Amino acid sequence: MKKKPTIIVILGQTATGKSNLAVQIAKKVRGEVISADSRQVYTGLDIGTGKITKKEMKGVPHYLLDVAKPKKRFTVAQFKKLAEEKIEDILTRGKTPIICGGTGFYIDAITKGVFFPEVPPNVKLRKILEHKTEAELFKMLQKLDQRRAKDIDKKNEQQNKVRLVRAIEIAKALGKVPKIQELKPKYTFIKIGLTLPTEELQKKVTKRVGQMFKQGLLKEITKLKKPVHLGGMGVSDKRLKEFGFEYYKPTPERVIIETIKYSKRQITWFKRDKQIKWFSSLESKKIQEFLKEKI
RNA sequence: GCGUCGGUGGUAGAGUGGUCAAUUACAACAGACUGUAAAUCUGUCGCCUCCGGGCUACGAAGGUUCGAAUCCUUCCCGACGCA
Repeated sequence: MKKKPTIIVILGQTATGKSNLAVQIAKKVRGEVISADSRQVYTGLDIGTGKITKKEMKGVPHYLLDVAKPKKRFTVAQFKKLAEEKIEDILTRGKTPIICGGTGFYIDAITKGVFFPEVPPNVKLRKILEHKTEAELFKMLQKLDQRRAKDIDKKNEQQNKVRLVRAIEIAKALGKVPKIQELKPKYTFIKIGLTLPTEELQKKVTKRVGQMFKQGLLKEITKLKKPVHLGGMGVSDKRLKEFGFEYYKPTPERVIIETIKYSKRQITWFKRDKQIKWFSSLESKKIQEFLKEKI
């Protein structure tokens, strides 16, 4: 049997220097970087998302940045598809794919067996379901698929309608919502997790947030909000809120606090992945050594 | 120095005789996540617990009362006003 191709994954808390490390490693192993960040996929979200700049890429190709317009919703499923295409493309050119990002859901989507049923949105059905209440939708789903219905968090009202509708949509098309299954991966993933002690993180975040404002975060937001015919991107306030705290009425103090909180949520997510080998981002030598014996 | 107002849990800030271990918010801690995921949501949050309850608590010390974070006295601290 042929050896499975190796893919390096760099994940972890925000502001720990993932992008830097990715570029460094890419240089060593002839790699190319695929970003796994749910916001950096959008054009126009640069400063607030800490998107890597051309200069910082140091000639290493980066993919899945700026692949969507902020007004349109980009989904995990799209991400997965694009990322997998890119992985194949990189591999056929004899290079090493390096997945780098902090969005756990996105990373799991390519790294684990999370697969998204090929059920396209059913516009007609959605039109009908749109007018139903949450309770009605819940009942419908219960009839169609007990198991999935049980898993839906009844208290998460804001999200539930969307989830219920999607689940019903899938169940109607396939009979049931397929269970998540750990697919045998086509690749070997080497997962490197970066963390920092809270104090260190706090320092780095504070510095970074300061830079963000200096670099013109507020201007970036203004431009996003400005109507298209005036040269902006026409993003609504509501949509802006979805892009996170940097984009909704940010103040330095608040952005710092929220960033720290977010980084903790990231840890909660990544914790369950036992394949991740964790490093403090201060010990880059150890990481290099670790990689050397793996590749 | 005199006068006024105030001192409540990690913070802000409710509560002004029993229903108060004390509303709420924030922070903290833990967790969820099947096409929005930096989003959204859940639980815990004085100490101990055999989860029945027990103990210590609202600046300090006394007092009134069957009962006090809440009333009284003195003291300490803070803000403001007058000197």
